[in-house]
Amino acid sequence: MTSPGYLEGTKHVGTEPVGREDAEACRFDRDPFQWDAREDCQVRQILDRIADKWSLLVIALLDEKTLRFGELVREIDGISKRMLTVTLRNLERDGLVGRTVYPVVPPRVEYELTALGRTLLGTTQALVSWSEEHQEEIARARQKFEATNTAG
Amino acid sequence: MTSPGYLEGTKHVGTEPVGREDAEACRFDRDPFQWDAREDCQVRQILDRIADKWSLLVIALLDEKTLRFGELVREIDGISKRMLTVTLRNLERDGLVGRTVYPVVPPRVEYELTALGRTLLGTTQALVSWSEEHQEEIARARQKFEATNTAG
DNA sequence: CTGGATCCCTGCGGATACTG
DNA sequence: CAGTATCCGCAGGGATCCAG
Repeated sequence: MTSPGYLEGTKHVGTEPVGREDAEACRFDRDPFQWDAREDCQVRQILDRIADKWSLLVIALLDEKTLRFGELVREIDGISKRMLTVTLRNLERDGLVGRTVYPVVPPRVEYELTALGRTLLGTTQALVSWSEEHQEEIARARQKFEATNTAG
Repeated sequence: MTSPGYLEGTKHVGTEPVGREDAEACRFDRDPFQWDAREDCQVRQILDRIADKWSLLVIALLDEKTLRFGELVREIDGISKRMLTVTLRNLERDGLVGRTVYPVVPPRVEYELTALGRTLLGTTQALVSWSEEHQEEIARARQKFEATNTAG
């Protein structure tokens, strides 16, 4: 066993070599809405990936900036080395980030967004913008909800 | 204890009555990038919510359509009643969906997007669109990655 | 410095049985 | 129909030690 458990087989059910499952195993069989129902499962898988708690942050930090592993750890700060490794691997695997290893004495590895990753950037920022714009509104809604619940 | 464990206290760490934690307890202390660093934590919490595996689907299904609980269960199909309840509660709590109870003999409860929820719709669809447009590209990247890994 | 390997706790989320 | 209460498996993810 040369591969770590968390990088192969153990986790990420929807991440396994799905190849191009022909959407037949897909559980979404409802009538087509605005998106094609079959596409939806794929979407969820991709979405699960990019929204897996760290990916978006990594992508955001990598915006037009090449960063080293250690820099990312320090920038994100809340992340552990393990999760950064896993996240980076997933993003690399999906072709969203590129990994460059410099064969120097103290290992130097740099990560950067690929063209594909850069296209995602705009979308994620839209999501971020929305969150920023509406966070107060949401906070108020929560308090209201809590109040209603507590008072009840 | 009148509240079920999964609706209060047991789960959703970032969901607890955060109120408006003044971003001081926030672990993002890095220099401001394109987003204000302090905002980022809030963003992550909101993002964790709307991307929690089911929320996006629910929001999408609720697009300009009022649906009943059972309808949602059947539409999403992969979801359990428990998770739909939890998801719906969270969305309601955040003011993204509205809940209407009709006091009739067979209980009838309808869910609909609020104005706030509707604003999110566009953003989520952008994400979905991106996923749709690039899913093949990603699939190819994965295969390539796998091949490189396997062949190595 | 850049990870890989392990241990282990926690919470997400599914299944099921029970109510009003 | 619309939840509610519980039990429980499993993946997510942190801490730590180890290696090149």
